[in-house]
Amino acid sequence: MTAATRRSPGRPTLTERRREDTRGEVSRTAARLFTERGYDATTVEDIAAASGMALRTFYRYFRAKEDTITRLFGTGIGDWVHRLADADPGLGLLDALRTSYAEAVRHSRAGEVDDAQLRALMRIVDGHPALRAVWLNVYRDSEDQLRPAIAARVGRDPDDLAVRLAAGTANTAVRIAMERWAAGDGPGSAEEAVAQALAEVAGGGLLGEGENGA
Amino acid sequence: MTAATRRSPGRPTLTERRREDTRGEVSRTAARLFTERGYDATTVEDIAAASGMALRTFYRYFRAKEDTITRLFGTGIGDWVHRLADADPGLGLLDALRTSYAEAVRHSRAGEVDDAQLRALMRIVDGHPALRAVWLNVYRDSEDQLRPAIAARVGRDPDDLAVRLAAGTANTAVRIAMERWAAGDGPGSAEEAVAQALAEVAGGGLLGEGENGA
DNA sequence: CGTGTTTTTGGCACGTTATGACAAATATGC
DNA sequence: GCATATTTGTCATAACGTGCCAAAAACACG
Repeated sequence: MTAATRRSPGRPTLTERRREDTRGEVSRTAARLFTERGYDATTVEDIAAASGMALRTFYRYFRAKEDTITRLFGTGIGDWVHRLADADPGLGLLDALRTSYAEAVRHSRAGEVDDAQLRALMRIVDGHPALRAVWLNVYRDSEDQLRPAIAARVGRDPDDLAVRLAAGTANTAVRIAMERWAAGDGPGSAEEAVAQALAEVAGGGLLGEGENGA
Repeated sequence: MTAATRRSPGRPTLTERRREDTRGEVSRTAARLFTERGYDATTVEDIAAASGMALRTFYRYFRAKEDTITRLFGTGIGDWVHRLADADPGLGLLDALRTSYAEAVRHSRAGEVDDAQLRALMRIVDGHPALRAVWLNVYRDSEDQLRPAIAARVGRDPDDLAVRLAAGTANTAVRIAMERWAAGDGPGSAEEAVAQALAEVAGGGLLGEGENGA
């Protein structure tokens, strides 16, 4: 496949798409095993066997055991950034973040994982350092992905402190909303929880109330 | 030591303090090895040997290899929370956060790690998932520690969404400032970088500018 | 002191994670 | 079909982290 590697530029190869599908399958399998037996009680061999592959092959798809759930936690975030770039330029930054997030979740996460599964998975995160790390890492990555989109929107450099802080704040709000939603028993959807948090941030929050000294 | 265990309540035992000292020593030793040889090239046995203890003993002080640097990253944060609770009640929340952080860093971090070492350590974090996880975890923990202090200050419940978001936002600002400081080559101190970030947040930031739709 | 007790430390074995190297199987080209 | 890449599996291996039990050290008490 030296000369035949020529393909339409920028588009994922067929093998690459199959690879992604496989990753998705293994991810869901791993998540199921984790929620059923617990994280530590599930060995990589278990995941590999349940996925119909050898242990060594598993490690060709995932760097580590905990990486299996990265895509589950991060589903929709990449889409969020993408939609943010295309959002109505007339919107304020926070409104753009809100609407694009709502769109992303509704369209992208649908089909990959449903709310119940995600909640079950998120609930086993606490106490498992490796899983917690994955969760935090997903949102830390999201922060970096948001920066260019925000920068383009406000006409600033992606490295500017203000841009970094805006990305960090919006992103943290989403994370906190998700954590709160996962921990609680409320019937509301994850999307609603995020919308509420972003609205609170839009209102200035507690930090914006103390402009006056006393 | 059944009857002799009686000690002044709430104060750390002598053995507990010695234990903490040992942890500090091992932490600094590990950090030195990590920055010298790299993280992967440093085995736990290396750290144990350099610390004058057996491998098995190391694991009685630290859960995992990467935990050695937790205290280095988190130094001062516990103090931040403590000082926040004692800060002038007349101050606005963000001003209280700023002043208490400045105090904490100046008093608490002095002696444990200097800025140069911290910067060197932080620079090897990227690319090492385990170290990155520690870094993020430290700040995630900080978020939870901040909540009660903030809640007490504003007369709210620590579980309130607004309190969570305030803690998350302030905390994220500190983290971003530290990351930015570590990545750059500027001569400024970490403390200055954090002060700048918190000031930006106090001003509302980019997220506060778009109240109007168009 | 010396002795008995408790805690800390060390050695050992073990299962698991993760990776390099090479062979077998499979897919893809002509 | 056949030749060639690519993927997958097997094996070996190093490091991580923990349970278990014995040696050593710290400690209380007479």
